[in-house]
Amino acid sequence: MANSPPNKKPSKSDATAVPLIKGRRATSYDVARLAGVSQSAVSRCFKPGASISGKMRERVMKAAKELEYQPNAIARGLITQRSNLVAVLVSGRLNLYYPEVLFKITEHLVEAGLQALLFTVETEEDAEAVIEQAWQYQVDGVISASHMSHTQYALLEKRHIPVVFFNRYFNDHPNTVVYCDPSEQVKEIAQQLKSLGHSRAALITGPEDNMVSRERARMVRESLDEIGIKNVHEYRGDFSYESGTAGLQDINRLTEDRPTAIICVNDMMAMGCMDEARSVLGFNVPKDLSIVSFDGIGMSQFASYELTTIRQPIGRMSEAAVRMITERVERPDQSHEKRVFEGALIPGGSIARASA
Amino acid sequence: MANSPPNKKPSKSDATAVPLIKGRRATSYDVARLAGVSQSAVSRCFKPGASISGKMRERVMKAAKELEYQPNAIARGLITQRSNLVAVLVSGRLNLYYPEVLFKITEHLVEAGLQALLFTVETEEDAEAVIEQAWQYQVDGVISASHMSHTQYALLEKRHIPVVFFNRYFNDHPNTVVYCDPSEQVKEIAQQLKSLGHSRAALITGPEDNMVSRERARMVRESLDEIGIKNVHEYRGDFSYESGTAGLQDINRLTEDRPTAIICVNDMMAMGCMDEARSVLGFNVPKDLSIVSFDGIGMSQFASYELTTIRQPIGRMSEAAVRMITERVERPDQSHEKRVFEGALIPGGSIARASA
DNA sequence: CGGCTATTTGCATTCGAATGCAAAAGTGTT
DNA sequence: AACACTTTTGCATTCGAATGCAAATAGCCG
Repeated sequence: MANSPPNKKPSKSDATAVPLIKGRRATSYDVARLAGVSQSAVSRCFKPGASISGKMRERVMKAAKELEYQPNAIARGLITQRSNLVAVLVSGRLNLYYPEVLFKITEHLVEAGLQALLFTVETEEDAEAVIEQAWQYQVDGVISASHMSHTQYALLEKRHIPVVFFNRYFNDHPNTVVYCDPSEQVKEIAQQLKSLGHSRAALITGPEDNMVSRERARMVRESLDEIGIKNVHEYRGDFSYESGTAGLQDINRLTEDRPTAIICVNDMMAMGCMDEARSVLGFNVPKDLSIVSFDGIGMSQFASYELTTIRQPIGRMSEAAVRMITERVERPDQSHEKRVFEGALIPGGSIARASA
Repeated sequence: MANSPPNKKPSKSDATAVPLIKGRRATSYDVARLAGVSQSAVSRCFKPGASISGKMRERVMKAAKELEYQPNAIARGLITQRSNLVAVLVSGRLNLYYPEVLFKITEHLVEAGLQALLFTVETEEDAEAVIEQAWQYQVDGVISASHMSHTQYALLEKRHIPVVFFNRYFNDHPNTVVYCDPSEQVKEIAQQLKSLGHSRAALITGPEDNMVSRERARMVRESLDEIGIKNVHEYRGDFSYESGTAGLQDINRLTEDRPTAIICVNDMMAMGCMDEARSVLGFNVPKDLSIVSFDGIGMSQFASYELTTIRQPIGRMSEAAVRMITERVERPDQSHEKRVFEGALIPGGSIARASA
């Protein structure tokens, strides 16, 4: 079947005609030899839009199929200066509380012909190391849903690696960002609390260095202040369930002006809070205590919780992040863009009229 | 500061002396030129254990630092035939219910000097495509925590790509596997149920094509049979919370011999089950209905649930998976190995004496 | 200091695909 | 059939680091 081999000078890989002997995979040269064409022809067959005749394509493809040839993405990356790899930086927290983010991002990257190179970032030093790793792997871009310092971002910029921030950004620096702005919903919730007769509230925040927490806390403070709720007690948590329970314990120690409503900057802490209130302190939520939070993760709507919360449109945000990174990879010099999604208030059932 | 350039014949990359002009990153040649040594010397400096003198190393490293040189992992991969990439295959389910698996695997891979190339696999065709992608990227190995057919596995074997299966394996084929065997704990739970007076039980399984579900269900059936509980009603769920609620509804429709205990093959369904029992049907769990399950995910121990469940040692399993893939990458021809971890019974509070 | 063995260093080639350029083949017109 | 013109093909080089081998240097001993 195979065309007789051309009488060229022996090309570099002519050690054997047997396909896939141990450890040896077919290269474009092997395919070329089998099809009786040049290596460039093979290369062009696998490059969409390249100049190639139908006859040739057919011949090459047949040989390629026979040898189970697939282009070597590593070699391609070397010559084209495009790895088609995107570094995805996540923290343990994000992954634990928002597993779907990572999943969605990966799916959309693949749709866009890119691969997700996953990195976990817990500390500042991690970020440092991760950026070096990503640089070594010639990633075409970075989607960062974890901590990153100014210095580190500056390093990436200097190296011309486009970065898309997921739910975090720098105010004093142009950058490409997708995030969720829940300010309207926060105001709405504040109004609801007011009309339900609440006049004292507490706030459970996340880590101080976390921007999402800081921003949400700021909005809550402002909105509560606007409706006349002052002296909001604050407890600093760490986004975890346990810190929610601890937060409630802390709030419960207040001897006077006990809050009738608690706002948690994420659902996980709200769940801890709610469980602690019900199981340990014997409160009835929402009758004795209203709880509201942020995120709208799946389990916040489980029957045990049914949190009143502000959801982030994670699916759309993930898609946007991928779209933005591909755009920046294609056109690195275009100006930065912020894509801001509104939150969505999920009514839930964790708030009620303030108790006397 | 820099040593004067050597009077060699111009090497390939001598276009400019300016480091990092737009889009241009320093290569080993640039470093070599700046340090006044050969490219091979630079290469050797970055290869641990290579033959290099201290003086030379110092000189090269200084130049490398000045140019912010980091070896190009893509180019290295091409010549060494080692990409240091490991494909990690996960399904949406796993990621949603076990986010820490992915996280831990990634962390351990990085410790081992490898990078995680993340792939999401939902369907059989996904797996097909993913395997081709992984092959194109020359991954050194695959950790599969998602579905994979015999054919697909055979393909990977033929291509000499080592595979480690996470919580799934083929009986009729040698393969490298890490999984959790909860059979002892299942027996223990069966005994407990018996001594608590339960004589009728129901089982909520996962999808039929899922091995974890099949195995767990099989163990449950056997153990229940052993203690004399027959005619176990079964409902086929899909691991989700919703299918847990649906499962309970189904079981509740039974008109006679209503079960007093329900075994769910994962925590998520057990939570759905429990919520449905309490919130919708008004049952008291565990007094009116005992519920046990598998996995031992973090939220199964939240105060609202406190499931009696069989935990998998995810941390150790993830570490083992990584260790095994690195071993197989180093020595592809060594024989296969199964690493089986015991489950751990978490007492919880979701079982009690059978109601009358 | 000569001679002899270790250790370093450099040279040249290699990995596999992409691509600019020139040569070759095909198409159409008169 | 000759010409111009387009399309297809092949040649040769390139990307950046690793490495076998030979040359150069260092270290050691008498």
